[in-house]
Amino acid sequence: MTADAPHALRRPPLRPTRKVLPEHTRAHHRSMVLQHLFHSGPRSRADLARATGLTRVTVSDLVSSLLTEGLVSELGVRAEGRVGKPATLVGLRTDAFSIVAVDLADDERMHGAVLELSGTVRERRSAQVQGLTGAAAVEALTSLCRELAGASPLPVLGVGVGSPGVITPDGCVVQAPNRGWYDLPLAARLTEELGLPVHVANDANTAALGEFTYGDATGGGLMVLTVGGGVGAGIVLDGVLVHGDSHAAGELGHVTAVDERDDVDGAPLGRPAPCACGRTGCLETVLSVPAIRRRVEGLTPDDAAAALAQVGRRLGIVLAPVVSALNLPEVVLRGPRELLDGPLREAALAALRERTMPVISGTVQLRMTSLDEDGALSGAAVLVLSGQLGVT
Amino acid sequence: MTADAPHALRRPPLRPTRKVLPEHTRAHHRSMVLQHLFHSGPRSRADLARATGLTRVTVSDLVSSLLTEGLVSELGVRAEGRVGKPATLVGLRTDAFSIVAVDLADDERMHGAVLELSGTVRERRSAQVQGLTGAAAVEALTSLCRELAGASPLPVLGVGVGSPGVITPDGCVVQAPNRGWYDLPLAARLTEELGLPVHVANDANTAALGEFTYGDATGGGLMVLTVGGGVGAGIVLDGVLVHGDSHAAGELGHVTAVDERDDVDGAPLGRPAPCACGRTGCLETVLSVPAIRRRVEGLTPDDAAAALAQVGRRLGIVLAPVVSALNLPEVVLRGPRELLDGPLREAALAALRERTMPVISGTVQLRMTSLDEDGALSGAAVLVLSGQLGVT
DNA sequence: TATGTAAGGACGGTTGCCTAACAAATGTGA
DNA sequence: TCACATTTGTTAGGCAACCGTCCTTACATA
Repeated sequence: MTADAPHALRRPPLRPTRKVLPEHTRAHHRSMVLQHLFHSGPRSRADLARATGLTRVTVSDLVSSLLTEGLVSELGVRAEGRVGKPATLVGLRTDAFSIVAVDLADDERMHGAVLELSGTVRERRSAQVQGLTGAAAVEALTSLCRELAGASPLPVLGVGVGSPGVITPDGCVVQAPNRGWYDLPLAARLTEELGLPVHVANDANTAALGEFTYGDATGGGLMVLTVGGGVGAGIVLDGVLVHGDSHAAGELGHVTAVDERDDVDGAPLGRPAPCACGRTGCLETVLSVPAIRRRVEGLTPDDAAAALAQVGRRLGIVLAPVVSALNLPEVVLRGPRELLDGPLREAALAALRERTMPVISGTVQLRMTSLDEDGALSGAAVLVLSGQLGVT
Repeated sequence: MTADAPHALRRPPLRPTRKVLPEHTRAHHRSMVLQHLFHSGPRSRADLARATGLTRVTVSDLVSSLLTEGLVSELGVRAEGRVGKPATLVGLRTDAFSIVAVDLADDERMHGAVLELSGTVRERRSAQVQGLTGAAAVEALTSLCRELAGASPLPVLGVGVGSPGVITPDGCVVQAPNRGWYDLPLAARLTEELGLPVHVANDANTAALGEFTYGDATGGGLMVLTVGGGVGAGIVLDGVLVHGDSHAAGELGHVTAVDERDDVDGAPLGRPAPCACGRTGCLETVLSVPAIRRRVEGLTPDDAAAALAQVGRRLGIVLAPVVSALNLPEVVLRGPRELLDGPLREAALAALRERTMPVISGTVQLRMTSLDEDGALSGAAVLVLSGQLGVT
């Protein structure tokens, strides 16, 4: 045995598992406390100690830091009469900070808002962006953010942006064709410009985060499918976004869903339609809002329902392998309810159940989002919550 | 604003983000050092400090612990002449410990081995298991492990077991029908029985881990599809196994791949065949080894190739949504090369490429495993490596 | 009124990292 | 040839953050 490498491992050690310093430990524990306060509401220090596994001493210390930071406040003693010294409740001051969020999904206008930590919208602003690209688009985004930050009566915790395109976890836009952005370090640029922490992510991913945090998510994972001009998906597994090898995870819109070699039973979906991506039969060619509208236009209600069901069935067929491979507990649809939340969703769920094994099909959910159209905004807010407070 | 919860979050705080103690920090850093030594071969303390971001002081301290544990050894000074004091190399003692691994994928015999840390097999043993179920099967497994541990001339670092069935991350077998195991805490049971650390995981998952660690994996993620009596898949994303909501991730074998409503172009795969799971047209009904053998039996080479390509195409269709949704850089096939590594693989790759968008299809790989039939064993060894040393 | 229980704070101890400084071993250039 | 720069690995001192233990406070109950 020589002193050489013990075997031929060509792969370099990836995911360079950063070092952990005491202050990181501290920050982690701080996040645990905030997480509990966020999800479970006001608690006593002793409650938090039990929930986190830390000692009361440590939690007390942590809480006192948070008190001086103004992130939490004491809310008096607990009402319930129990034995022992009554607990003084500590609560997250959702009224003390706000979050600025911007949604760039729309090609015509960018929609922004000031939100409370609880996710409710306080102020709205939007700005024309039609036709703006490159630096001009960044400019418009910057001033919208500035305007929103100015409109907030409270200190702003940070800025969250959801944008179409391929975006790295650190907020660098690899490509966003509709804005003409390529390899643009948008988060860094905005952070510098605004003097505030800025987080940027793909809009489908922010939607998934928003649903996971503010929605009715039940399990540890979900996929959110956003149906609009196109189709995008965001996947959360074990509470963490899936980014993919080249940050392009969730690109389900251009999976082939209609194939003339497969689909011949009366050709219910017609010939595979050409897609903007240059191929034919992509999921987007049947599932996007314009595609669905075209399909049901002028049909009788019954025929329209049948047409929607055909689209849904295609969706279910595409979803089945994904749901099976990941053992995903639920898939959430976002988009126009009148199109999605009827025969389409039912047929998709039926196909999904029909085409997966019982252990999967017995529990899988396929439902509409529990958030309104601000889902993308609140998702962008979660970026800030998660980045600044460690809360998801 | 009252003292109530700030909003209606029904979801309890999941993934209870365990507390971090100083000793955990220490263990983490220890793993970082071992990881580097494992993947990059012998290094000096100063090299390790640069690679990990830790101080030379801290690394020295860690290395001295590892030296007294016997896990690493000093290998003399570095040969290359550079300025400054010559470095003393420190290397992982792959010759000082061994790992016991057992593969339960085969219904007739359980195959075990003693491996070096480098993954090479030193000793082999196997035991009859045909017909054994429940406690008797556990018994047989225990004595095989004992025999292997006895056959190792070196101290055994731990025991890794790959088994079919649904298995939790902590080694509890939720269900493994062919062994009649249900809710069996196998890892805990064996750990107690053998006095050694035991790790248990699904065999498809161990295969994925093995490929990721010892194989030619290039990216941060991969899926390994094991084709045998059935079809199983294991998925590694960002270096971590995907377990799924109910630990059933990777169950691709029973996704519908043949549907009489879809497939009518000359019915090349025939009618959807009934599957053991009670439904019809599952991937397993066309892709399992027996199914493929039956299909090509007695055909001319050309016809056989066409038949294999039809199966491959079905596989590609099932894979496309998964690869797209996760942005998976590669899919690896495990199983009989003479069946899989020809027209079948090529057709699957062609279908996969044809049915995904360019950013995906341009880079995705579909290849045979780079490990031999010991892939499952070395994967089980990785369980130990990862569990005991934090190395993957 | 006495007792038990729970909350929260104060004090000391341990772990594990960092910075700074230093000794040893080598190459480099005047 | 010799001083000096460079790199390695070690020693010493200090800081951050955790824990365990003990204490006071404040209530419920018998």
